[in-house]
Amino acid sequence: MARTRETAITGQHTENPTSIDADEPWMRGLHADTGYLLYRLGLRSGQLFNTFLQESGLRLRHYAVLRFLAGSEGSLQRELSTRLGYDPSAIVGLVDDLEKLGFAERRPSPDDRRSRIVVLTETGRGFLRDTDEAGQRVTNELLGPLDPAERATLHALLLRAADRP
Amino acid sequence: MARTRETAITGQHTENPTSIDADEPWMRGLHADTGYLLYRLGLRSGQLFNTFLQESGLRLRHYAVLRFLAGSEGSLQRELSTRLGYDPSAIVGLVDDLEKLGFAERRPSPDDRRSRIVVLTETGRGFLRDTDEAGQRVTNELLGPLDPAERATLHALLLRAADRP
DNA sequence: AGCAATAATTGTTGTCGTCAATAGTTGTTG
DNA sequence: CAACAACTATTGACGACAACAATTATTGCT
Repeated sequence: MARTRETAITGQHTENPTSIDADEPWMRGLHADTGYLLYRLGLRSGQLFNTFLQESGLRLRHYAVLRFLAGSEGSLQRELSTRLGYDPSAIVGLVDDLEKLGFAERRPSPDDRRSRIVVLTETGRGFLRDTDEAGQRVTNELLGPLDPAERATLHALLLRAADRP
Repeated sequence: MARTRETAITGQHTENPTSIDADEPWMRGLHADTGYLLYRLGLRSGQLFNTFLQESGLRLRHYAVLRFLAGSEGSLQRELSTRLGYDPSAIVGLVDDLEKLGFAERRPSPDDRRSRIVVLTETGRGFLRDTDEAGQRVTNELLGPLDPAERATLHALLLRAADRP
């Protein structure tokens, strides 16, 4: 087992005279703080999502766009860029691919001839519906040891943390 | 070359004419299921971590290695690879960098002359201690709207989900 | 002794993010 | 209203990096 206490004392790291306790924040080991935990779990989640998306020819970013489009009916590419945090140039390629697959299409904006409105097609909706089940499989895989109630609270908490500009 | 695999889904996604209900699981919008939520939040967390690590010349993966080393005293590179989910070749460069900064060092294994044991130096421990405070700042930024109690439960849940081989 | 398996490393390749530049369009203002 | 600044989508270029394959050195098996 990690007897880190010993090694911490080996050298003279006496700048901090406070007792070296295993409960010290910087000693809490791998899963120290929540931010880091989120990063690790998010990574795993992304990997799982990716592997199951792979057989559809899409990647995670495509899925993110689709999900966003499902939420708001039609959106400017600029909007996609800012809300999803991807570079505008990245959006171009993503929407290209989605269009090629028939999952989304660009429409001219009535107001502004520079803008294009990206809208989810019926095919795209079908894809989302079909993959939703697989997505839940991934979630199950990810949240193995948690019972339904715990999952619900986790979901709610994550939602609160995520739902803000 | 876009490795657009010929979308194995083409025939699937039955366009079932069931009413499009906003409560349908696949319609719940952007933050549909927990796995996806984790992915998005993990991304944000990673970005924040990265920006504050940037001024130290390290990246997120270095930090992950350091954190792992802090937990187990000395570990084979192979172990780092499997536990952290990074490719063995990636570990090489990461440990190189950490060694160059004096945060870790390779030691020969007494048992096996192929293996090297990577061990955290005292300097590395100091770095972790110093950056821990910044890490908590990131966490605060990330979990803004949650009160301490909620953060605690979230942390516990994430820990349960993360702590398994 | 021979041969598969393993640890670390190097090399290669494709992808992603970022930055600059362009074309078309709108808004502003002198 | 004419000139200029700001904005949208797009393209192109470049560096960083991650995933995969190949190499070298060592160990274990039989």
